[in-house]
Order: sequence, then structure tokens, then C-alpha cells
Amino acid sequence: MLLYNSLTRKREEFVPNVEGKVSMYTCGPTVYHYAHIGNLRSYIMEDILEKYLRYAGYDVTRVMNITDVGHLTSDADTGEDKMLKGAKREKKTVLEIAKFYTDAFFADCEKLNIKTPDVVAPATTCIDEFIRVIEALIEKGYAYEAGGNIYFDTAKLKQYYVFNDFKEEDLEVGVREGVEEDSNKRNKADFVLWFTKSKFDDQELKWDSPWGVGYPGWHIECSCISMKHLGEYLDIHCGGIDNAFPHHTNEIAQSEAFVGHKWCNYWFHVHHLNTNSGKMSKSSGEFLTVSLLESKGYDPLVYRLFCLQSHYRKSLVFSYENLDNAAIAYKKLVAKIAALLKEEGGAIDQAVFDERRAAFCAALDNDMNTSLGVTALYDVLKAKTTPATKLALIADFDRVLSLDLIETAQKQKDAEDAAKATASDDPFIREIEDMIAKRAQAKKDKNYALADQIRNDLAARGVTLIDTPQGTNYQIN
RNA sequence: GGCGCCAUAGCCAAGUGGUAAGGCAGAGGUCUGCAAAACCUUUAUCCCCCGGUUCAAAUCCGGGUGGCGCCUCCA
Repeated sequence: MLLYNSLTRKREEFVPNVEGKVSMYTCGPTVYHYAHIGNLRSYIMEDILEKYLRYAGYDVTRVMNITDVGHLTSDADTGEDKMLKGAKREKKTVLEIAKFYTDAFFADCEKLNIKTPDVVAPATTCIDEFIRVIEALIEKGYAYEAGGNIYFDTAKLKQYYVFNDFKEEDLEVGVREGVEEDSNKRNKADFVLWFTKSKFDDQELKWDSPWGVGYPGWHIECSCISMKHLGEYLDIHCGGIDNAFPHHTNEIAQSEAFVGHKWCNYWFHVHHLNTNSGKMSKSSGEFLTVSLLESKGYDPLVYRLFCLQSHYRKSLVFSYENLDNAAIAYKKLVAKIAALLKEEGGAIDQAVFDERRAAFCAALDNDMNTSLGVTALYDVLKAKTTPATKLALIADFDRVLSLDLIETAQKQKDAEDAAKATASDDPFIREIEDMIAKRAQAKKDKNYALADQIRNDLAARGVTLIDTPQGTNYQIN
């Protein structure tokens, strides 16, 4: 299978370190606020990668951190800790905030059918590990103390800028508002491993360390948590493209300085979800959360389909028009599958099954081409074969796509069956059937005004009539 | 200023040298008293622009233009 590797900027054949096994690390959320759907795009695409690797037969171990400490808004210890900022905003303790938004994050993931990683590690539970690695980095000469903080010395590396051909002198400090350069640093690119001199007096979470009471820098978290659970050799590291520099660059710097050899082979970066005005963020524009979409009547899985119709390495523009497009496509897809469920099953045609499955695999083998994967699904629906074959294929693809296609279609069918079964007991159903009968009579009498009025009355109450040559069916919305 | 990604129909999008998949919307049709649903048919003489390589380019190369991202908050 081919995977684009940000490290080499090429699509490469994926070969894990240990045959049949894949170690996978994902940068998790900073839990100071709800995740917006742009954040979740990354997790959806990473979920597809993980599930496809499993589908392809790999034994995958996936680890994710939860950033609940040390994520500053500025490098120079002048900004605010994001966690602290969230806590102040809501007048809660940092740990309460972390707990609340961690739960909210996984609740959103569940709605989007994003599998929870095998290991989820909050940074605050791994402090000893951070200290141990920082001590080793100091011992090896890769880290130094200045102004009370511990910094990583990027000048000690043969190559620091791995994802971009940056030249240090061309990098501008303070491109962003509110960012100042830290005068303690020896080199422009150096970064903090451990803070003891915090300018926020009310920093809540602090730990004792060989360098004094303080707290870890952001970058060290991911390196340590990954190595703690996955060892010195990592197969795939995932994250949003915005983290390639400096976060992932720093992770590589400190991890490889620590282990003394190549650390991670494949870097999987998901590109951004944009709005018409640019990158989606929590601070500008409409704050688009899963709950907001639900409140507007969208099934979260519609958003998942919306993401799957694009490629993870392309920026995607969000608009309600595009989401509506996905919503209709999803509804039609489910309706077609519900129709299949009603048909006689027949036997599974293994030849067709294998052929269609090969097409699906070819799509995903090609650098996670989910758009083609969805097309493979449509091709199944159009294929000339038995309903049983189609349903088996759809269920098979959905192990990766996770759109709950069969389940949703089954629910729809069950609801219809249940409505029919309880018809005689339910006064509402009896009334509907009564009105349908009256309308049939009106139609027979060519009293179309009355017939249309009955149809409109029912529509107003959420009942859609579907005329067929065999009679009138109805659907309760 | 430096670095990187991208550019295909009204919208989303596939395509990795052999003559433009698929989805949504639109149009026409079947069915219907009409409508809805469903089904069938149809929708880019051409892939941002200009050069070049080649028998052959949306695909490769060079140069533009435009959009987005990163350069210490971000997925």
C-alpha cells in the first residue's frame, strides 16, 4: 500500500518495522475547549487509516496523548497556558476543564464513529517520563538550562528542519501577533523542555523536578508518550499539517537525540478544513462543533461522509451547501441499502465479491483515496449481482468507512415494519390509513382537490405519501 | 521575506503519458389525475495561463497567475 510520507515528500510503499504489526501515534487534542469539525477532520482521516490498516490485516497499536498541561500561547513564557485560559474562562480548575473537554472530545468521536485509540495518555500522567527523558537529553549534551528553564539545543543536530527547507535566517519570529522571542535561547529554533520560571503566578499544575518546581513544554509530551507505549521505533505518526513545524519537527529532534537513531518512518499529515475566509479556528467565524451540526439537523455521519468524499491531503472548504450535498447523498445511499434489505437475499457471489473488494482496496491502497473508496461503494450498488453479495460488500467496506450504512438502513426498515405491525393498535397509524383510504376514494371519484388536500394535511403532520402501482405507502418523518 | 501544498463541469471530486470515473444539483423521459419517490437517459471537444519534451500531456519539464497553509496558539 502506498502512503504519502511528509518526511520524504513522496508516496512510498508502506513497510512496517515489524512484519504484520503497526505502531501508530496521533497528536491528541488540547482539552481547553470543544473540538471544532476542522479538528475532527484529522481524526476522521486518521481513523480511516487505522481501520484500513487493520482491514488489510495489520495488528495495529495506536496511541494518543491528551494535552492537559504545558501548551502555551507563546514560546517565550509570556503567553497564557491554554488550559489555564480555559479554566479562567469557566471558573473551574485546570483538571476539571481537562476532564470535561476530554469527555466531550470522545463523545464527539463516538458520534463520528472514530474509534478510541488503544492507549489514551493524558500528559499529566506521564511527568516522570518527561523528566527522565529531559535528564538524558541534558546528559547527552542536547539540552541546556537558561533563565531557569531547560531548552533543547537545535544547533547540536545535523539536520533540524526535516519537513521544510527552511533557512534559519529566513524564519521570522513574531509573524503572529503576541509572539515574542525568548532571549534565553541560544538558537532561534531552540524550544523549552521544562519550565520553572513561569510568569503566571497562578499556574495550577506544577511538579517537582531536578531543575525546580515547574511543568513540561508541549513538544516533549508526544515524544515521551509515544516512546513509553510504542518503543524506540515508530511506524506512523499522524497529525494536522499545521503541526509539521514546529511541533513534529521538535518531536523528531528530541526523540532522535534521545534514542540515537531514526525514530519514526512515516509522517501522515492531514490538511485543513477551511471556510470561505481561510482556516477554521476556534477564535474566528462560526464555532462549528458536532453538537452545532446536530442542532441544525445533520447526522454527524453526514459530516464523516463529507470528509471521505475528499482526500486527506487536500484542503477542503466547508459550507452548508456542500454539507447538504453530502446529507442528500447519505440519505439516498441509506434508502438504496434499505431497499436491498427488503429484497430476497440470494447467495453471495464470491467472484463479484472479490472483484469489488479488490477495487475498494486499490482505492485505499493508493494513499488513502477515500473518494474513490466511496465510488467503489456506489459501484457495488450498481453491480449486477445478488442483494446478499451487495450487502456483504457494503458491510465489509463499512468496517473501514464506518458510516453505519447497514445499521441505519436496517433501522429505517425496522421502523417501517414496526409501524405496520402496530398499525391496528396505534390510533395515529389508524388515522393515517383511514385518510389514505379516503384519498383513494376521492381519487376514484376524480375529486382531486380533496385528494390533494388530504395529502397536504398528512404532509403537514410529517407523513409523506408514496404512490405505487400497488397502492399508497407512507413514511413518517 | 522564506518554505510548502494545491488548481479538472454550477458545486464536491477521480485521474500519476494513450485520448475526461463517481456524487450532488440541472435537463429530458418512464410511472402518476397532478406531485413526491423510484428508475432510465443526458450534462467538460476539454482539465488556470504561456512555452517545451513526446507519435501521444489534465498527467512530465520550465516560466507565470491564483488559492491555501507554515515560519513558536492551532488538527
